[in-house]
Amino acid sequence: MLHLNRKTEYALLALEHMCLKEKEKARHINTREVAEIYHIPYPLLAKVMQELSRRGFLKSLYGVNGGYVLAKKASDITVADIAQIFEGPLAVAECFRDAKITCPQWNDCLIKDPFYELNRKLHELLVEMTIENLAMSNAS
Amino acid sequence: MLHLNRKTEYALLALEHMCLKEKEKARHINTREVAEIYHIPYPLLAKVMQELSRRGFLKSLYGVNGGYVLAKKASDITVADIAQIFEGPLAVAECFRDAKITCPQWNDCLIKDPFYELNRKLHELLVEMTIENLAMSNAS
DNA sequence: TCAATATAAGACTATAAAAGTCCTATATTA
DNA sequence: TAATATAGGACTTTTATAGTCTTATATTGA
Repeated sequence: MLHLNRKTEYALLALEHMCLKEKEKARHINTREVAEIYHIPYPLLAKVMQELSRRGFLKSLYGVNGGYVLAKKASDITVADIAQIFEGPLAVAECFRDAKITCPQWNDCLIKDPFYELNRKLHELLVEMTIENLAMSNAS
Repeated sequence: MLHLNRKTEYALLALEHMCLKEKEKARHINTREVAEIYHIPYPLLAKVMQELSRRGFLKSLYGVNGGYVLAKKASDITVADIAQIFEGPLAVAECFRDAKITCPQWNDCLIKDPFYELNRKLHELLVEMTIENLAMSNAS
């Protein structure tokens, strides 16, 4: 229950990888490299990288020795941001997904208030998790 | 992202309803009543109620004036329990779903430790949410 | 006793989301 | 100018969710 999807996981792995490698040597990281290290299907990861680029989290470079670099500071990229891209807004219950009320239970719903609270707390947790923070658990 | 499924929501609504009604008048609550009040498809809710009964959260009574009553104290039924029934174990990332390691990223995974932490915190939140606690926000 | 009512259980279908592929185009570099 | 890498769209496959249908069983009350 409550699992993030693979695109989000792949995106986080890629961003994390770039964050760590960026410190070693300033260079572009290409999709193939990330796909091979983490055993991610190349065409799928390519899509993910493109999306991250389109959304302004990565800067891309075409051609030989091309690839991507982080377009933002690692401390400014949160898990909440990335998950939002690949799976929409955080919504523990259906009713929190859209602004307008579509839930047929809404009026008589007995659980919406505590679940709204849960949603809020969970969001806080996801915002605290930045690419920089994640990197700390992998500092060698 | 991170949403509970409808069976879980329906189950929680039903349990919550029974918790509140039980206090008013000691009687069995039938599936039709719950389905109508909360606009839940009857055959689907029936399945959910049967599952809750099978798992020992409800006690059932056949026939005219039959229905269900809570088989446990409302304070002993948590959202974690119910969600677990209808959508399996809490697993923010795929790798926490099974005991044995099947994730192809496992060895090189840069994010598993912080996500394990997130999983743990989230589980705590769900365990704190009991049917009794949920009822408090609806006390009239 | 028997009709009405409510749960029990399994198989089944439909829909939607997730995961993954394929093809073509474009920019860059050595 | 060939090789390389990103860009983008359409497409297929797979899996999970949501919902339905049918038949059986237990209980009650007239």
